Amino acid sequence: MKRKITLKHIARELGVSISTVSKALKNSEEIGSDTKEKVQAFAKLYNYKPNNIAISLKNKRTKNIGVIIPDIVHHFFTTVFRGIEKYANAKGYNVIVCVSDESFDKEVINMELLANGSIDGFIMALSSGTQLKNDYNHLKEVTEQGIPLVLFDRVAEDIKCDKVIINDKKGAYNAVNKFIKDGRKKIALITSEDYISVSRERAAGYKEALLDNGIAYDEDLVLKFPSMEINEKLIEDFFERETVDAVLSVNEIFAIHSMRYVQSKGLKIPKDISFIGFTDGLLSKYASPGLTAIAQHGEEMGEIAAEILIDKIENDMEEETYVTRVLEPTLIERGSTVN
Amino acid sequence: MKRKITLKHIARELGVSISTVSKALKNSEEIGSDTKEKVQAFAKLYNYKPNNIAISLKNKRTKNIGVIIPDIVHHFFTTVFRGIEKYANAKGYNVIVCVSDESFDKEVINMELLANGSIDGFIMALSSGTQLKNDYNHLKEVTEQGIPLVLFDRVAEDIKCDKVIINDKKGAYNAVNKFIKDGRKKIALITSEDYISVSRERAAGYKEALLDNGIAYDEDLVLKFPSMEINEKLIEDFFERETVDAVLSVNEIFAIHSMRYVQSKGLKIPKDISFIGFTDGLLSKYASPGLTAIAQHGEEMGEIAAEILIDKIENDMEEETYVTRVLEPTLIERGSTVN
DNA sequence: AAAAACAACTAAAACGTTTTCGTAAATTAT
DNA sequence: ATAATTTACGAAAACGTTTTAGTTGTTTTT
Repeated sequence: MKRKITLKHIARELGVSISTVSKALKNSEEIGSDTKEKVQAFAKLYNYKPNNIAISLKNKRTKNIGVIIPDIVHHFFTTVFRGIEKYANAKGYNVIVCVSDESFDKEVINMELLANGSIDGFIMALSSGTQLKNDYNHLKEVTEQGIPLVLFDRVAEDIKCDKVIINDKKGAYNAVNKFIKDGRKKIALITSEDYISVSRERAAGYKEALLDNGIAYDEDLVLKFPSMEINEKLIEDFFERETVDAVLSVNEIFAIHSMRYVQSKGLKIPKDISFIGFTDGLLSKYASPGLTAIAQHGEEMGEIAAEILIDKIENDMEEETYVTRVLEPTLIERGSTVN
Repeated sequence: MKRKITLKHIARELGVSISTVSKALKNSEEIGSDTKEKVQAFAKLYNYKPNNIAISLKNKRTKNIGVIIPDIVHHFFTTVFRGIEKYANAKGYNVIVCVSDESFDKEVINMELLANGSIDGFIMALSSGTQLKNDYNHLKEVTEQGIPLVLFDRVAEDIKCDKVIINDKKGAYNAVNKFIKDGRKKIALITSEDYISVSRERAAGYKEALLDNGIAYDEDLVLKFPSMEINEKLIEDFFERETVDAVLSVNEIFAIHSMRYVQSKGLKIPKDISFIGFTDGLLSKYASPGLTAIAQHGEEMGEIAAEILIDKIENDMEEETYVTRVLEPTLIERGSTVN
C-alpha cells in the first residue's frame, strides 16, 4: 500500500525544509530554479497531491457546499441538484448532500453537523416538517454565524437569505387561463395542505385566475391531500362527487392518478376533461395522453442558486443584502389539453 | 455575526489551558469536577461545537463517504443513493456526491479530487465512458492508497474491490421464461451496446433462457442502441421490420417508447404483445398498461454497499478479501403481461 | 519527616498546509 | 574593503483539535 506522500516526506527526502518544498511547488520566485526543478520532479514522480483537509483548516475554506433536500428520489429535486452540482463543480466545489426526509428534526441535525466546518455554505429546500412547524431557528443560527444560505423552491417569507423560486402563482394562473380559453367551465384543483409554500402559491394563482375571469371560486372543487402521499380513495370520492371538465394538479402523481381514474370511468382526455400538472417530470412526458405540464426549470434553478451562493462565499462583503430570483414557469403542452 | 467559538477562546476566557478545556468537555477523570462544570457550562452557553475539519485532520478520518454516479436524475441511482445516505447517516457519516455524467474524464477528476483527504471511502457505479474505455487505473490508484471502494451495479470484473450487484442475467432469464410460459414465441430484446456491463449480463440471460427452452437465438430480434439515449427512429424501424409478441427491455425508457409505438400501430398490450422492462421505476408503475418490471432493489443495494464500505473503513484489517454481494431481482407483474 | 502516591492541571507535539519573518551567503555597489 | 542589496532558503506560527508526557502542589504512607 502506497501511503499518501506529504510535504514533510518530500522535504526530508530532499534535505530541504518544508517551506521550501511548499514554495517550490507553487513556483515561488523565492526558490532557486534548480531546487524548484528537483522538488517538482520528485513531487511528480511520487504523485504528490496536497491534502484537502489541511488546506481547509488553514484557509477556513472547505470548497464544499451543503445541499439539504427533503427527498432525493424526486425528479424535481434531482434536477435542481444537477444544476447545483454542475455549477459548483465547474467552480471547484464539491457537494455534500443530506436528505431531510421531510422531517424537521433531521433537517436540524444535518444542518448543525455540516455547519461545524464541513461546508462553506448551504443550498436547501425546506422540509414539509419545517414548514409545518414554522420554526426557522436552525437557519437563523447558521446565517448568524456568517454561513451563506440560499433557499430554493420551498422557502419561507421570514428567513433573511437569498432565494430562488419559480412564480408558482403565475404558473397556476396561466394554467387556469388556458383551461378557460379552451372553454372549460368547472376547473378543479388538486393540492396539498397550505403549509407547503408552493401549494399555497399555486392555490392562490388558481383562485385569482378564476376570479379574474368572472368564475366563482368553489371550495368543493378543491381536493386537498393532507400530505404529499397519494390516497386513491380521496381521488375516487372526489370524482364521484364532482363533475369537472378540467383539473389542475400541484404535482404529477396526483394528476396521473386522477387521469387514470377518470379514464377508467370512461372519460376521454382531453375531450371530456383536461389536465395540467405542475413539475414537468418523466411521468408527464410518458403518460398517455402526455400530461400538459408547468415546467419549473429545476436545473436552471439549481445553477442560479449555486451561482448566488458561491458568489456570497467568495466575496463575503458584510452588507446584508439578499436577492430573491423568481423564475418564470413555462407551460409544456401535451395531449392532456386541447390545442 | 457570532463567530464560531473554539477551545482556545474558552481556555482564554476561563483562564485555563486548551488541554484542560478539551478534557473537561470529554468528561475526563483528569479534570476536577468544578473545573469541568465551569467549562461545560461555558461551552453550552456559547454553543461550542468542535470543528469537524480540525478533527478530521487530527484523526485522519473525515466521516465522509464519496459517492460517484453517472447521473443523478435517474430513478435507479437515486434509489441506491437513498439507501447509501440512510445507512451512512445512521452511522454518522456524510455523503459527498459527484456526478460523472457518464464521462471517464469527469470520473477520474472527481475521484482524484475527493481522494486527497476529503473522504474515507468510495461507493460508485462506473460511467459508461469508463466501461467503454476499460481503463480502471484511477480505481486502482485509490485502492492502492488504502482507500476502500465499493462498486455497485455497473462493475468490472478485473477491479479488486467489494461489489454489490443484482443478478441481471437471472432477471432477464426469468423474464424470458415468463414470456415463454405465457406462450410467446417471438421474443425481442431491446438493449444498449455490450460495453455496459449490466446490458451484457441481461443479454446473456435473454439468450440462455431462449436456448434452454429450445428457441433459437435470432440476432434480428435484438435491437441495440448505441448509447442510453433514446432514438425513436430505431424503434420505428425495428417494429416495422420485425413482428414479435414479446419484448424485454433493459430499461424503462426503451420499453415505454416501444409500447407507445406499437399501441399507435393498433396493437393491444398484452393481448398481441407483452412487455417487461428492467428497473422498476416510476414509469413502469404509471404507464398504461403498467409495465411488468424487474425490480433491482436499489435502496437495499445502497444500504448494503454503505454497510460494506463503513465496515471496511472502521475495521481496516490489512487482509485483502473482497466480497461480491449478488441481490436477486424480483419480477413485478403489471398489465403489460398476462397473468 | 522523608518518600511515595495522587489529583489537577499544562506544555507541547502532532495532523498537513501556508505564510510571515528571519538569516546566512552571495552579489553588487561604493 | 566595507556596506548595501539580493538570492535562496529555513524557522516558526497559525488553523483547531487530541493526546502524551510532564509538572506542580497536596495528600497519604511508613
